[in-house]
Amino acid sequence: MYGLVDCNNFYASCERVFRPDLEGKPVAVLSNNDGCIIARSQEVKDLGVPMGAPMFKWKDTIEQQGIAVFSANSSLYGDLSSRVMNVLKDNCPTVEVYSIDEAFLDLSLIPRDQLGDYCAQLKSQVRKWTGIPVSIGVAPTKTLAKLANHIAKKNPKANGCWLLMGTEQKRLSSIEVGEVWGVGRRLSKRLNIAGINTVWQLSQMNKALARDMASVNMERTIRELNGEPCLALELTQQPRQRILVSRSFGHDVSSYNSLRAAIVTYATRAGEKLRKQDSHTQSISVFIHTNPFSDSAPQYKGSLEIPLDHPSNDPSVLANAASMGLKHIFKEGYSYKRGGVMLDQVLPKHVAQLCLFSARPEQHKLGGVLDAINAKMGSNAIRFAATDVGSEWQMNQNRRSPRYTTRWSDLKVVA
DNA sequence: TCTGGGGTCCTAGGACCC
DNA sequence: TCTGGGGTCCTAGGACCC
Repeated sequence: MYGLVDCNNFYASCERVFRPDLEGKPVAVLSNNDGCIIARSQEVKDLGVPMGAPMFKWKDTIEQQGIAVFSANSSLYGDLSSRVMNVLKDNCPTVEVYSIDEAFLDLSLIPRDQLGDYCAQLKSQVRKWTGIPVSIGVAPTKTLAKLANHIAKKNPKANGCWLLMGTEQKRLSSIEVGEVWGVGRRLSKRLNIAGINTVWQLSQMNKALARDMASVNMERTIRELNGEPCLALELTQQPRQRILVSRSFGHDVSSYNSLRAAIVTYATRAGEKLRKQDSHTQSISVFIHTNPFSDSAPQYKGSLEIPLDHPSNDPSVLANAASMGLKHIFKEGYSYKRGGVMLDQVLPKHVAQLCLFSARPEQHKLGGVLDAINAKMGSNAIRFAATDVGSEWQMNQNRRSPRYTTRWSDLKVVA
């Protein structure tokens, strides 16, 4: 049996942990630049505010309803996430951390008649030790466990836990097919056209037809809905094959030097991610574009991939390559709104295709030294001078809560 | 008139997830 | 005025190899 533990309205719940006065009140969390609403407490969902809603379109509702709005505080969410995961790992030997707010558990060792108590106890321990409310779904496959979790959240009688076997025709007939893990907006539409509207109908669909219609994934989904496990727990974290760092700018940027400051910052951040997973990259791509939402301003998108002679994770190599790429795609006279870098050919450090025509470069220690200093003195304590140019590109974050758990200066004071 | 039978690698595009 | 930021996997088609 698999369990899926999912934190309820995770970011909104994190904000409440140190602000218990917000319990029972509407809470929303914004994306970078305070642009969109990306997390909503139940009260906000009940008000009809959709996921991803642009903030400026909902200003009136926010004011009228007294919604507490926060800028994204990723250090807080990351820290509370690892606390939740640690409680799960204390209780269960086999845990797959699936995302910042979800984990699959292997519950095959728990006797069937004790599963209910086990989940209820786990749920209350997570709440008590971390302040985060969770829901737990249990089922013979991961796909069903996801669905069970959905029921645990929606059904008031569930008490936050639900067990699902996949044979419950009546219940599965009452859930829309789009709720199934792996069935997104497009597939839902196509399935609806084919007359498949509910989870139960999908579970009864012909597997070969499904494979034809979509891909082998949909066949797996159907098998999983019927209780046949096709997806195992993934217990070791695979290194990323692609690393992307991109941001919308706080304000439009038109000067080359400011743009370069942003791009070099992103390249540096990408390098940190690369070194953290002990990888290097064979190329770095740079892209910039203007604001696609603007009707009046002229539009431009530019991108370029810079191959490296040797795979590298050296910050100066990455920064130089990124600047060089930017120089080629930059065009005077546009207002840029967003830029980023992408490392597309990421390899483990011991795998390297060397260049026939040049010697293998010396391994520099710069990256490691930078990482060590920034770990000790605070991120960005040491950085490239080129990144200190201009400030238009810096992110707007006007409503961020304190980093209660990761900064001495932000510790909550009890008077 | 008739034209084999295997393969691999790469890329773009589409779909999904959080 | 103001619209997020990451990721993965699959398939088809083109190009190449013997």
